[in-house]
Amino acid sequence: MLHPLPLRNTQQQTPTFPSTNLPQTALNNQFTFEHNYRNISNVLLSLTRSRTLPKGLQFHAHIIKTGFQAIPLISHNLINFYSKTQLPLDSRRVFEEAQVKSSTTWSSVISCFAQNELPLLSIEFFRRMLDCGFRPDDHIYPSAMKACGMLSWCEFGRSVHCLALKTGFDGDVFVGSSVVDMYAKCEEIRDARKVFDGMPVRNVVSWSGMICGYTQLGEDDGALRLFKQALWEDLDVNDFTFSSVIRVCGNSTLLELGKQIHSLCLKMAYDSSSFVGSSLVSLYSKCGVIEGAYQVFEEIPDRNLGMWNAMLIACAQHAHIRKAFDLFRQMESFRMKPNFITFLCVLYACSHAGLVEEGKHYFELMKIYGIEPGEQHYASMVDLLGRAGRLHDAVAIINEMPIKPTESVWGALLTGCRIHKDTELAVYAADRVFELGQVSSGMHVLLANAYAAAGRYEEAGRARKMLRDRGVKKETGLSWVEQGNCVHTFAAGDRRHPKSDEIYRKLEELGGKMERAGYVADTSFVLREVGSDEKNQAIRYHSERLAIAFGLITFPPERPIRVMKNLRVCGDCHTAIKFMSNCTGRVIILRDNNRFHRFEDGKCSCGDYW
DNA sequence: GCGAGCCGGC
Repeated sequence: MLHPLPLRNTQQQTPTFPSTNLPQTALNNQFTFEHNYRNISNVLLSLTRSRTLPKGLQFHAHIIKTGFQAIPLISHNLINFYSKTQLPLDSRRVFEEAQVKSSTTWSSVISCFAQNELPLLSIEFFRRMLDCGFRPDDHIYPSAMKACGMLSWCEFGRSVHCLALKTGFDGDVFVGSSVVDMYAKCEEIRDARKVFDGMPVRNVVSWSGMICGYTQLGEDDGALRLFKQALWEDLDVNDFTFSSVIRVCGNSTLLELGKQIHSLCLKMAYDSSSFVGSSLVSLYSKCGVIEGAYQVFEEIPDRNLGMWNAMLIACAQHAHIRKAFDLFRQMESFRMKPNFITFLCVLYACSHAGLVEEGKHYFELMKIYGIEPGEQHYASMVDLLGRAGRLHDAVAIINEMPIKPTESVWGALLTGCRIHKDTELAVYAADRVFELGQVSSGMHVLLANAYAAAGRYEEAGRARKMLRDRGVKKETGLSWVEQGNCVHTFAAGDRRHPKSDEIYRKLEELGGKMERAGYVADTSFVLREVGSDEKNQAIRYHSERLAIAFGLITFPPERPIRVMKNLRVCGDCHTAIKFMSNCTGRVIILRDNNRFHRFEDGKCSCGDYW
C-alpha cells in the first residue's frame, strides 16, 4: 500500500516518496500524489540523493508520459539525477531534448560532464552556451574551470578567467577557488597564488586548494608555510587540508612534523577520514615506521580503496609480503573492488620478494576484474621476471604487449640485466630506449653500470660520456637522518658535518669490529677503474654509512636508526650494514630509492633480494 | 543547483 505524500507541504526538506523500501509494483503502476512540478521535482531530488537508479528510470518514463519534462526545472533535475548516477550521456540526452534551455539547464549539463570525467564535452557545451548568448554565472565558472584543470588547458582556462573578471565574478569565493585550483592543476602555481592573494573572501576550500596545489607540484615549503599561516590565523582547516600537508610530510620523510600534524588531526577529530588515513598510512610507511601505518589502518574502520592501496604498498615496501596477500584476500571478502593501483601494489610486492608465480596470478586476475594492464603493470611484470633471472620470459612479455613498450618497461629489463649480468640483452634494451628519443638520466646510468659490472670499463666510460654530452647529470647519492625538526644530509666522503670527526672515528672503530666478525669489503661495487686501495676508501664512506654513524653517536640505543637514501644501496653497503646491526645491537632501517631494508641481528628484511 | 583530495613499482 502506497503511503500518500504530504502533498502541499513544499517546505519539507526530505520528501517521503519514494522511500527506498517501497514495493516495486507500487512504483510501476501508480503515482498517487498530486502531479504538480514541485512534487515531481522533490521526488527527483530524493532519488538523486539516494542514487536509486532503477526507480529513477521508471520515474523518468512516467514524467515523459505526463509531459512534465517540458518544464526547465524538471529537465534540470533529471540532468542532475543522471549526473550523480554516473550516466552523463543520459544527462546529455535530456538536455538535447529539452525545448526550453535556461541558464540552470546549461549549468547542470556542463557540471555533469566535468564531474563525470568528460572535460572535453564540458568545454564544448560551455562554448555552445556562450554562442547561444548565455552568460556564465557563479555555478558555471567553477565547472568550466574544473574541466580546464583536468585537461591542463591553461590558456583556455586563462581566457575563461578573464571572462570571469570582465563579468564581475572575480570576487566570488566559489569562482575564485576554482580558478586557483585550475592554475594549480596546470602547474602555473604562481598564477594560482596571485589569484589566491587577490581574493577578497577566502574560505577553507580556497586555502586547501592552494595548499594542495603546492603539494601536487612538490613545493613542500610553500604548502607547509601556508598551512602554518592558516593555523596561525585561526582559519578553518579540514580533512582536505590535512591530507595535503600529511602528504607533504610523507614525500619529504618529515616524520616528526608529520607526527605533530597527526596529533592535531586527532584533536580536531579529522582522524577518522579515510583520505587523511591513507595519507597517514603512507606517511608512516615512507618514514620507515610500518607499525604506525598498521595502527592507523586498524583504527579507521571505514576504509575506502585509497586506504587499502596505501596499506598494500606499505606492506610491499617493508617486505611484509604475506600480510600484503592477506590484505588482498580481505579486500575481496569485503567486496572492495581493486583498481589498477591495487594491482600495481601487489605486483610490486611480488617483484620485490621474487614471487614469480604469485605475480603471474595477480596479472591474470586483472582480466577477471576487467582492468586492462597499463604500461606500468607490464613494467612491473618485466621487473618481476627480470629480477628473478627469467630474462627471456621478460622479453616475451615485452614482445606480447599490445601497447608500445615505454622507457619504464625497458628500464625494468635493464635492471634485470644488471642483476644477472646479461650485457648483451642490456645493450639491446638500451638501444630500444634510445630509439624512443628522450632518455632520462637513470637510463644512461643503468646502461653504464651494466657495462661496468661486466668489467667493460671502456664502454661504461662511453655511456657516461654520452650522459655528459646530452647534458644529463647523474643524481648525487645522498643519505639523510631526521633528528627532531632537523634533517642531517650526507654525501659520500662528506666532511662538512659539524660532527664529522666523531662520525669518522665511529666508522673506523666499527670497521675494526666488523672485520673481526668476518666482514670483507667487496670492491666490485665500485664502478670505476681505480686501484684497490682507492676502491676500499671509496666504498668505506658511502653516504649511508656516514648517516648511520651519525645516528649511532646521536640516538639512544633503543631507538631505531632511520636513514633515507635517494639512490639504490650498493651490495657492499648492504652487507656492511648487516654487520653493523650485529656489532652494535641496533635496529637500522634504510630506505633507498626503491624499498625499505630493516637490519637487525645481522639480517635484512629484504632477505638479500632487492 | 555549485568548488577541492587519499593510494602509484622501476
